[in-house]
Amino acid sequence: MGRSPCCEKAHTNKGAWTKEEDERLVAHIRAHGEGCWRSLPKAAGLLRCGKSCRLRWMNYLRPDLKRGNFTDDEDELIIRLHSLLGNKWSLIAGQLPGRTDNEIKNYWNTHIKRKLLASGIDPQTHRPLRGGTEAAAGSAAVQLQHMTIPLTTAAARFAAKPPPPPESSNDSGRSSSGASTGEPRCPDLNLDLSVGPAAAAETPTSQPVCLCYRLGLRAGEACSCQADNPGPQGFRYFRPLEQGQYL
DNA sequence: AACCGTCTCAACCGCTCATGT
DNA sequence: TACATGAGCGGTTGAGACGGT
Repeated sequence: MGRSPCCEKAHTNKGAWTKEEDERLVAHIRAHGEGCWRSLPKAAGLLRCGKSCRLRWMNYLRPDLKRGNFTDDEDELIIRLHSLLGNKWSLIAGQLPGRTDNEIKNYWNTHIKRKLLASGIDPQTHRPLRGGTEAAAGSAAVQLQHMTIPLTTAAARFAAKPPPPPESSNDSGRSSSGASTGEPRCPDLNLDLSVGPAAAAETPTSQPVCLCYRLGLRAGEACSCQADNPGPQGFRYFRPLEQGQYL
C-alpha cells in the first residue's frame, strides 16, 4: 500500500504560477507565517499542492532572496562546498545567504559543471579528468591547490566518506551525490585540516559541534544555528567520528 | 521572417527523513 | 515499536528565451 498523495491532484493547478497566486501566497504567509504547508493552500484559497506552495515561496517569493548573477566568490564557495559535500544542495545553499538549493543546483548544472570540465576537472570527483591534456591537468592542479579550506578532521572525514557498499544502496534516485567511483571523494585535495582559530580554541574535537561552525561560519553569518543556545535545541550537532567510523 | 537547436530555470516527482501518536 | 503524516531533498522535466542560420 503506497502512501497517500500529498494533495488532491485532480483539483490542483500545475505549472507556472500566476501573479494572483503569488500575491495570495505572499499575503497568507505574511499574515500567518511559514509552516503547515499541507493546509496552507486551502487556507490561502489556492488551488495548489502544499508542496508546490512551499517550493514557490522558498525558491522565488521569499523576501530575503538574492536575485541576479552569482559572484566569483559565490562560484568559488560553491565549488569548495561541493568538493566537500557532494550534491547536498541544501547544505551548500545554507552557506550562501539569499541563494536557494534549487538555484545553486541549476547554476551548478548549467555553469560550474561546464567550467570545471573545460578546466579538465571532473565535476563529481573534483579530480583531474583522465585523458585530459597536460595543460588542462595543469590548470586543474592549480585550481585544486587553490581550493584550500579550513576544515576539521570531522568535516574532512565527512568529505572523504567512502560510498556505501552497492548492496546497501537500493535507492535509485539518490545515489549520485558525488563520488560514485568507489574512491573517497577528492582524496588528494589539498585540504588544510588544521582547526581554525575559533574552533581550535572553543571546540575540542571530542565535543559535538555544528557543522556550519566547523566550516568556519559564525552564527548569524549564513549559519542559522544559535551560537548562544548550544545543545539539541540550538546547534544541529555534527559529532566528530572515531577513527575508521563513517557516517 | 521563419525555423531550428541550445540553454536556462521554475516547477514537478518520487523518495527519505523527522516527528507525533 | 510501529505506523501515519508532514516537511524537505535531489533528480528530472519542459516551457520559454535566446542565438544562429
